[in-house]
Amino acid sequence: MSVSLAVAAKNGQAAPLATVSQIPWANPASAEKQEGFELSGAVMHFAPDRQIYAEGDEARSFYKVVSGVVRTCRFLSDGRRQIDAFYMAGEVFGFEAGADHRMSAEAVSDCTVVAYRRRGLEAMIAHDEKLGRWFFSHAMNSLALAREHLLLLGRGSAAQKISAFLLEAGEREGSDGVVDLAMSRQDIADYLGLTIETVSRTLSQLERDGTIKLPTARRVVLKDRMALRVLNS
Amino acid sequence: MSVSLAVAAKNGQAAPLATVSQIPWANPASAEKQEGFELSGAVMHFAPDRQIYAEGDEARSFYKVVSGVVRTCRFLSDGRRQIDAFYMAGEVFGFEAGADHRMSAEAVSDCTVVAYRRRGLEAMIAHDEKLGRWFFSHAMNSLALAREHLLLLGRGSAAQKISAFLLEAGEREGSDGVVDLAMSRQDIADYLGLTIETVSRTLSQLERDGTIKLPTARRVVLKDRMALRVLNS
DNA sequence: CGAATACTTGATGAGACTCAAGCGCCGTGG
DNA sequence: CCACGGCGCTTGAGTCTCATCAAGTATTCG
Repeated sequence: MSVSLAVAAKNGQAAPLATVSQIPWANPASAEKQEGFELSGAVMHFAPDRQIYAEGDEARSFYKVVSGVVRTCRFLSDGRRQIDAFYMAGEVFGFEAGADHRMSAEAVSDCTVVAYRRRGLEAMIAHDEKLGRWFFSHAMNSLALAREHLLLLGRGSAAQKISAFLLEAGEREGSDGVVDLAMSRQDIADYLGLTIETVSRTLSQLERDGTIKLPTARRVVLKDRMALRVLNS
Repeated sequence: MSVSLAVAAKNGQAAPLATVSQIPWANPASAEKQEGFELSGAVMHFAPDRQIYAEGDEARSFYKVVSGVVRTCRFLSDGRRQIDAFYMAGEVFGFEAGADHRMSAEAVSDCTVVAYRRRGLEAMIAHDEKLGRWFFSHAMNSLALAREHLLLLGRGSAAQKISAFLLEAGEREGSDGVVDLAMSRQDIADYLGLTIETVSRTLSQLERDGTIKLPTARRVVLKDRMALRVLNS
């Protein structure tokens, strides 16, 4: 089952976007028809490190990534930052339970997003079963991801965190083991609860072990996925 | 708005249970009528440390705590454990996105829960707007909690983690600052990503500082909430 | 080409983990 | 009633991992 969110571009033309895949919530075997529904949204562009919305902002819209990578994060009083998640093309972020955004969202790379007005959405969901189900699936999926991240942060050494991160990135990217990281070392560190130095050192160590290769700083080749998996569990 | 889940006890009598409070998903100001709906469930009892379901079990049911405290957790290959969340009376757990439970659930204290069959729920949700909305709110609420926990685990010293934990426990319990912990030091440690020794030492240190008092091991008196808050952020 | 930025590497230290012992509470049984 | 274990918690000593501080190197961009 997939749901496509269409875009009403500024010029008034409707441009179809990539569909958003989802995990079925229940009864996964049910063969739902692949009917789409449409919401109108505004295309927006952001340069790297530009803020899309801030923690505490009224959550008027939610967003879908068209291209590039987005991070959601929170800043602590001591200036440190915890990154909650990275979002790639096709993924939805900024959908909140309450009235306000609980995190900030920022562009990791140059990126394009579509902003969908939240206003009136509740009514639409109430009347469109498919739409409601999609948002429910989205919430449950996000929850599962957050819990995986939780596990990673709570337990595990720097090496375990890094290897889990690389494997996850490897899943999202090609299956050939070449991973091009959109995010900086600082981003990785803030995602994993480490420092840039530890991230850098751990990557270097993995390369020395022959587990990965680092042709450039932002490109990682996973030479031995099994070794990475063994580290974790 | 509140939703009450009724219980069809083994003897066939329908016994009303405490209502489940929720955060409104959107349009919080809307004055919904407080109409309840009912689901039938089976009452179950568990002694401390007894497993309610295991990671990987088929998710036939979800559960609501009637009395006592429940933990959901995952075990790592090295024997360590990460506790995802604690659930108190009235709270719902074990509701999964996929076919299987992704975590184990265990009784922290002696506790009573109601198990609701998940079978057929999807259809019910599709036809009952209020029910669907409630489950959606539940998912969004859980997501928000998981993200808060994430933040805590990723950043922060042992003292920050412990103080955040105590404040959270204080919110859930009475407002008089007396907190009776249902969980062991090991539970706290596994929830915060620490060891029992560090938990114990940190609590002792907080007592020496005059921030808390420990009449018994399981009873904490919050003497200076402000000091606890200052630690965090 | 030079400067800024991002990343790597090294030295040192603090905080948390590990191992180990001791304490206190509580239920059991003499 | 008190001695005895068992268990959970506390405390101590030593170690280790990761954070911090500080250069040094590579890469990008004007």
